[in-house]
Amino acid sequence: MSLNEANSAFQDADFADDLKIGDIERPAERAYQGIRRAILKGILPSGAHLREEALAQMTGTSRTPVREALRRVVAEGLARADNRHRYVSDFSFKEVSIVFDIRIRLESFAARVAAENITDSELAELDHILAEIDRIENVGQPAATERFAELNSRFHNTIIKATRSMQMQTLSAQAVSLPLEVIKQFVWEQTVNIAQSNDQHRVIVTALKQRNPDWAENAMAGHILSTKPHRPSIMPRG
Amino acid sequence: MSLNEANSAFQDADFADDLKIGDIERPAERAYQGIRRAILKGILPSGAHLREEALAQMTGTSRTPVREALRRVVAEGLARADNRHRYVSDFSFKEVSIVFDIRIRLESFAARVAAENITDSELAELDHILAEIDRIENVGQPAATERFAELNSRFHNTIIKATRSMQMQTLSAQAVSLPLEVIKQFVWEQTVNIAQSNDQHRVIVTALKQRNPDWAENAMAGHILSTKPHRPSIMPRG
DNA sequence: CGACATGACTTTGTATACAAATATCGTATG
DNA sequence: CATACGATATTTGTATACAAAGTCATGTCG
Repeated sequence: MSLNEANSAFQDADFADDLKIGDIERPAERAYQGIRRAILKGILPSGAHLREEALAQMTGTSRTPVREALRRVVAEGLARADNRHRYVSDFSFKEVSIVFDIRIRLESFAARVAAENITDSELAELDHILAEIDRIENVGQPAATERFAELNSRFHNTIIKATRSMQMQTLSAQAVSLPLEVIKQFVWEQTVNIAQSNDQHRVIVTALKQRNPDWAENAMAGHILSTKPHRPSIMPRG
Repeated sequence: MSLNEANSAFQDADFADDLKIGDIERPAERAYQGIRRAILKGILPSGAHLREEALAQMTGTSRTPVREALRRVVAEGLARADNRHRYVSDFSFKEVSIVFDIRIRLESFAARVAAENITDSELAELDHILAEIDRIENVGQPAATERFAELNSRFHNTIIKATRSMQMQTLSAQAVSLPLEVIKQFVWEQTVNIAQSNDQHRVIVTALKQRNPDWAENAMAGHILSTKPHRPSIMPRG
């Protein structure tokens, strides 16, 4: 494999700046963010061998937090582990597509369970998020996309938490984190439609308010389905 | 919280013997198996604070492999993480039940994808596993249950691998590991029916051989559904 | 010329010392 | 008597030294 170029590529550059991790002080978080961003930015390309010492240097920490970060990154699906080593996952269209299909099943089930367990204060929180998303201006600008990504995450997480199941939260976090990151990076610039997305959010919240599990499940499935990339061409790294 | 008793409970006992980890030499694996078994055996009860130093002593390793093991245990859902600390998850009927519902959706989708991607050699492997399960004798004895658990895991993992998706494998591993462990511990003694289970396995394999995604999906869903505990009474812990 | 043994080098695994954060408990004070 | 404070102990976080395992290239022997 031609992985050596990939590794030598970050030996002499100022990555703390490029990866915007300069102000993160906790080494574990710093290492995690640094590795994650390096993968998503393509600095660490698919298949690249994740060497602990090199990553420690890259992120300005030691191997201990790097090892911890690597476990997170592997658990998220951004990298894969093999005997002793770890390698950057490939984000082929097929892989991203399948994770979306999993997410559709997982999160629509979460919406179903949430419909039976959500509290009034959580419903209020969802209303608040809807309003915040409506307030986003300069649609299309990076800042707006970033803001939407944050609120969108909160929306989905609030529903998942409303299932009152730790296991659901654990599993969903992993199924959701990868597509959200990959999408934010590759897909949204071209396809995200904030207004349409929030219309769907509103439908989901209405279903939840009526404590209607079937409707909530269906609405969530439709929502995620609409965000699933359906053309390989939009995956630059596929 | 009354967690102190739980922790003092393993300070003076010979756990290497009780947990059958005496012959595992790699510390990381030793720590992982020791912690996992201690949780499943109830030595570390739900809510117990997992202290690194105490676990290191318990498993006869140092904190480094323990920390690594704890990450695995948390990822599997056997424990939950909070700021800095980790605690044993609770295996309430509700939690176990929901993980089964997730598994139904995840693995039936895996069967669907597998039907379109499985190789002849994997189908042969599945046939081999079916035959091995048929050969199990002394049904009801612990050794037979243990053997079935192993072959059953291989069966399900072979299908998941046949999806040709790393992400599917990563996510499924986490959704499947917890129920399989908990079930082996609490449910199977009372409800497992090896012959019935293998009949269902055979149907799934037939569907896969015919490359029939709908059938494979449905058969897998039915199979897992049939193993899902439906009475709270069979959950001793909760 | 090829297969294989050998040894240097690379990479990960483990233990441990120390630092930082947090919890605990006793004491003083309003 | 309740509470706030502070010293002390506990627990986790980080860095690093060393061990073990694996890789790769080189050279020797068949």
